Amino acid sequence: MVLDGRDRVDIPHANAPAVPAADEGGPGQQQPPRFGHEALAVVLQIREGELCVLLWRRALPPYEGFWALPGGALGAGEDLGVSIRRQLAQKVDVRDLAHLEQLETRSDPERDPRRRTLATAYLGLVPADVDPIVPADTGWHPAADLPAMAFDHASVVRSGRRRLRAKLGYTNVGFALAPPEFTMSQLSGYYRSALGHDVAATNLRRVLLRRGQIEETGRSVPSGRSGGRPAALFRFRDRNLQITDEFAVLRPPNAP
Amino acid sequence: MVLDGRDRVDIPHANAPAVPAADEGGPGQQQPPRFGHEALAVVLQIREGELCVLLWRRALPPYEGFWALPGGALGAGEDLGVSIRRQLAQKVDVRDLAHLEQLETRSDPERDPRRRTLATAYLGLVPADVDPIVPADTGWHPAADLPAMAFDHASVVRSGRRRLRAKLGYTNVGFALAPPEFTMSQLSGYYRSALGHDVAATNLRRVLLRRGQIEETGRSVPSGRSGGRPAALFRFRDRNLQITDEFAVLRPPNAP
DNA sequence: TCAAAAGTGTTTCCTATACACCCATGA
DNA sequence: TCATGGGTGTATAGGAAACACTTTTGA
Repeated sequence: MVLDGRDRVDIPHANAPAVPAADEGGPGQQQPPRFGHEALAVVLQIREGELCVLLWRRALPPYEGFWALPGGALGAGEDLGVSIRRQLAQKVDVRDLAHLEQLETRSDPERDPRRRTLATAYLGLVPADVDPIVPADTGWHPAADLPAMAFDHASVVRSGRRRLRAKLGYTNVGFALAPPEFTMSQLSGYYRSALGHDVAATNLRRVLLRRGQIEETGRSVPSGRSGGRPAALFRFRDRNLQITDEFAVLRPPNAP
Repeated sequence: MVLDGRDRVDIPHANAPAVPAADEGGPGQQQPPRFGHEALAVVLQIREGELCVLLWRRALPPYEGFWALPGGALGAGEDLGVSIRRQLAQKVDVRDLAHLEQLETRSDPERDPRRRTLATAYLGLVPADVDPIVPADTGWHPAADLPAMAFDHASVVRSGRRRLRAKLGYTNVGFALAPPEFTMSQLSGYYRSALGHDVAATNLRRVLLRRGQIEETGRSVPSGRSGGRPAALFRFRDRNLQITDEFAVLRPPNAP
């Protein structure tokens, strides 16, 4: 069916937008508007069996006393990834971030009451075995039970949690939550904390082994005071993000 | 294990970044830098059995004669979603866009040789039954075989294709590729074009019915010249994005 | 020898693909 | 009645969850 164009916006030269574009260079033209831009990070870590997010407490208005995501203004010569790494180095040692990926960009004109600022959020993950030194105004909060948050940061944290939960299902992101070596019951604890529901260690082991995500180190951990069989130590085979379950459905037909 | 902070960046008041932040409001402070920002769209449609992307040909340098994604500068009072819809209204009637979602933000300082410009890309989908009127310098190109592209736009198109392919597997995005009513062989053709591999109509039908994505309209289409049984017409039950296969793996245990 | 924790074997379930076969229509 | 394409029935495969059972340790 081909529409006839009735009721259609039909501008003869459509590449000349109402607001002057950054596209048509030439003398005497109007410059496009410029905006403040900041990088934010949802830094997640599992601490004492709970998924936590790194926040700092604002000392000045607006949102004085509210909690905010770490981050800040994009610098002149840097891209967003470099910027958020630089800024996190001031709160979490960069080397502690096992994974970092872009989440989304927020652009509501009213999101910052002072001046128009766009924010690009990143998701960062810190393995459970490190405890980065953070400034006095900064701390870890349960991601499921956020304090009063500044700006639109509460919803950005929810985006980050959703992204992590989804990716645990079809990638090897687990490597960024777990220490370099771990027992299966530890790992199932991390999964439980991140997913918010029970994960049976026995099944998790088989799923991740089958997918080739983890392997045995050959070593094991002595059993605790209360006895029990010593647990084998595992590691992730690759500590970079890999999609391990690409064709969960709608996979291509078998070659004949 | 708790790290001791050796070799660690440890700045006393970490919330005062090297580049002045947009956060600490106060008199006499330095303003954070501002940047050009544009919204771009990867608008995809299946045309004659091929996944195509809407591009326009640049008439001026830089990249004169190269093909670019539609879009342009973010306006002062609008957010990115409003902006890209406004700009697309000049190329594709907004009502023809059955789905629009944010893809990613590109921020390489060198991505535009003229001036620093960030770009937030969107993925837009046009159902196969409409043929929007587009300006003379604008046209549809096979997404798998792109012409010479300006800026970083070729890689943005690849992002859009990847996103669409992935979402066809666990959401009902198909509604945005298909017309309001369709036969199963038509629909499997759209899936084949978007995924790049064969999709058996008979299985697609059962999968999408089980997931509750599609339903029979009750009507059917008369068979063509060459005979054959008339095909039943289906429709998507919901023309908004729904995740229909959330717990493909690692789903929560059954309630006891 | 018993409790505790880890690990294995096995069953069941569910989903999706493959494929043979049946159905409805036009010429 | 036959070719053509749509639709159904059914077999098969694979992954994952559930659960009983075995193994290995400390006390």
